[in-house]
Amino acid sequence: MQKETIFAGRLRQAGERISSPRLAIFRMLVRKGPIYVPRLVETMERSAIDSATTYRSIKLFRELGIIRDIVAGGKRLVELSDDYEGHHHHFWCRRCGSLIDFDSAAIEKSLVRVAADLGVTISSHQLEISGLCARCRTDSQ
Amino acid sequence: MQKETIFAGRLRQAGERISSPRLAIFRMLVRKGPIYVPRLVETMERSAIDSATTYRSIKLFRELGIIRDIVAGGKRLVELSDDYEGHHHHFWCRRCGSLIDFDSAAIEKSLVRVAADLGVTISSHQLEISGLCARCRTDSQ
DNA sequence: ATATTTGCAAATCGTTTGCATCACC
DNA sequence: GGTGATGCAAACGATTTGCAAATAT
Repeated sequence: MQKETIFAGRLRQAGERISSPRLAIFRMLVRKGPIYVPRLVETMERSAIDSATTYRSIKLFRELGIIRDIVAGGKRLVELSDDYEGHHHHFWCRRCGSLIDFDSAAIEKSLVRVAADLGVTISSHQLEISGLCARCRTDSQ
Repeated sequence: MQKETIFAGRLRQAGERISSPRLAIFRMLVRKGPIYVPRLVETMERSAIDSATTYRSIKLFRELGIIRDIVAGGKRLVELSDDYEGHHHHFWCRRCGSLIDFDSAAIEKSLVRVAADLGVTISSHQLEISGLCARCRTDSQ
């Protein structure tokens, strides 16, 4: 399993242990995609993993760049980083709540220009678009 | 005062009252720019405005599109919407935490294309770039 | 073997809610 | 004057922390 190999390598590299709760939480992230942390916590509790453990793992994963935060409709969600899912952004449908991944070479290119203009170094970026998805757009009329 | 006029009009239009706590909270948002809600709550408490009132107002302002949420370094902040501040995005410096506003016509243009490709209608979008600002980039070497 | 991580319980922080009182229209 | 907003207090939900016991290396 490729993703778990990357995961294990990243933990080892940071001198962190690959415990079974950590692995279980990682696997859940792989299965669920973007998820609201309290819901993830709740899910892990059903597998007898304590909420404190889940919160501590999430914090660690974030620090190690294994996950990142995204925002959909004002709510903060976590998802696996680009290392696992490839670079992408999200469209969030205000009506049905669905998330659609996308990527745009044009936008990525524009960012390089923005960084130069501001005189900054970009280490990451995130973009969220919201509106109505194709289906909801049709349904609403 | 232009901004307060827009604010008052928006509340009136929605059939909401222009109370003195609401106005005080709005003024604080004008003064402080992007702010972490618990800090705003704390600040308003020093002006004898109850936390429940601040939370209720923030919720109302969000629903009416007076404010919007942004994310900087995993934290959710609120700021006045485009109606008050003009359209822009943020660069967040990982080292010093400063926020820099920017806008890019090229990115805005790319978004139109993305929407067409996905078949969606865009009602809003937000972009956060993070990395090192000009000063921190220099200081770190 | 031993240093880290976990689970539990309790503390803490952030946010919402019910209800009597007060203020805007 | 009447309806809706506020303040207070209490409840609730999300997150962190201390510490003894369990576990990965």
